[in-house]
Amino acid sequence: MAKGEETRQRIIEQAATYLNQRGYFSTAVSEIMAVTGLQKGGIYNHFSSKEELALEAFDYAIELVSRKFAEALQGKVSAMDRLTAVLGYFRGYSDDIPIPGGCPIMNCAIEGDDAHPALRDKARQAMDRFRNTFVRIIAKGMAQGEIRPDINPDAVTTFLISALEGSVMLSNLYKDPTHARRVIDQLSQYVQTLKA
Amino acid sequence: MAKGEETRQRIIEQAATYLNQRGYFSTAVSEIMAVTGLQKGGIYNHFSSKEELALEAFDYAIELVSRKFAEALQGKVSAMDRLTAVLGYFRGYSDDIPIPGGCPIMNCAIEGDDAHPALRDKARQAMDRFRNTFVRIIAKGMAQGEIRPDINPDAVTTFLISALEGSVMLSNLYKDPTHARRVIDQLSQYVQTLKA
DNA sequence: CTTTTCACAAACCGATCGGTCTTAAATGAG
DNA sequence: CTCATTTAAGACCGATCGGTTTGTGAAAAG
Repeated sequence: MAKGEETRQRIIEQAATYLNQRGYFSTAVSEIMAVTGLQKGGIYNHFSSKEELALEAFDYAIELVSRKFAEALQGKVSAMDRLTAVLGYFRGYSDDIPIPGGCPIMNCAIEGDDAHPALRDKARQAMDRFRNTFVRIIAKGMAQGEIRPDINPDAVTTFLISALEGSVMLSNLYKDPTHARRVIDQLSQYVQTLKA
Repeated sequence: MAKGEETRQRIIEQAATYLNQRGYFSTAVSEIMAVTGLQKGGIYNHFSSKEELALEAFDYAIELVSRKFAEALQGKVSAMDRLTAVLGYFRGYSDDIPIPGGCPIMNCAIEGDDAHPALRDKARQAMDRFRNTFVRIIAKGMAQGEIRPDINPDAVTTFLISALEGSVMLSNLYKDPTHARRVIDQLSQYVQTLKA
């Protein structure tokens, strides 16, 4: 019972890294065969379709990112500490990448948009969870008088995530983490203005 | 001589709209046939390969965006007026879209990254031009004492573009321009802080 | 050790891929 | 109106696509 499950998991992990760089839908099964070292039979023994594998690989990619994200937040209690930790996570992004190929959510949002509804829905759900983490931190900070009461947590979250996602895209496009660092520096100042 | 060139241009225009939504490389020739109403012979009479068509379609998409961008800047002289006009352009983005499917540069940056070097290079070049527009506005504003002398035009540009691109991605993902509007509101405030 | 189950390779399938080529119709110059 | 040129249809090509089936060696259960 163990062997099969192990192989299945290995396929997901190896495919996730590859698909996040080359496209979740636009990658051919033959490429996944090369990456995993398995033949078709070996892959289709564990997955009923390429789509199933792709979607599970996306879930795994999100899990990797979420895990590192949670690590960064660990032990940080106050809202300002938590927001600072989030920015710190992105600042270290270039050295300690959870998965190569940029943000899986953004990749799927772009690839899935208007073409692969299942992928777009998954991207939306993942983004919802990502957003909620931010909104909760900010709302809690407001409730405890730590953050200015005149701001809208949703609007601030949208702003932060937009800038962060955009900076990941630029860093990947230019293969240069400078862009990300600049954005994070600006956002650090911005976050300070949220203090009560 | 006219007829052929006309058809060729029509193919580019129709393909550009389609490819920007469905992917520049991952779209099949058969889909372009359906969109244009032409058979293979009709298409390959004007382009030597799918790649050539895709890259020209990207150029056309960029041209559409640039044109609207230039329109928004027309008549605006001072740096603050020009920056405000840029944000105004993005604010109206949801009503008056130059091309459906989001920002062509971002789409190509994501799709081309690690998979299609030619596409990634084109995305980089287009982004360079886009960035330069911003940098020039800011640098000129600094030279004329209109903008604070202690800022870095490159860093500010990176920040503005990151936030704007991220907001376009979010608006497309959620099919809801609210996200873009929120980001632009925040950026409007930010731009005010750049005043000398 | 025997038997049964499982994992995987490899051959195979029809469909579709990007691209070519032939041919007939539309076009435009003289 | 004629005739050379251009345009585009559509049959055709080998390669590759996602997926299935079959056979076999290895693992696990008794």
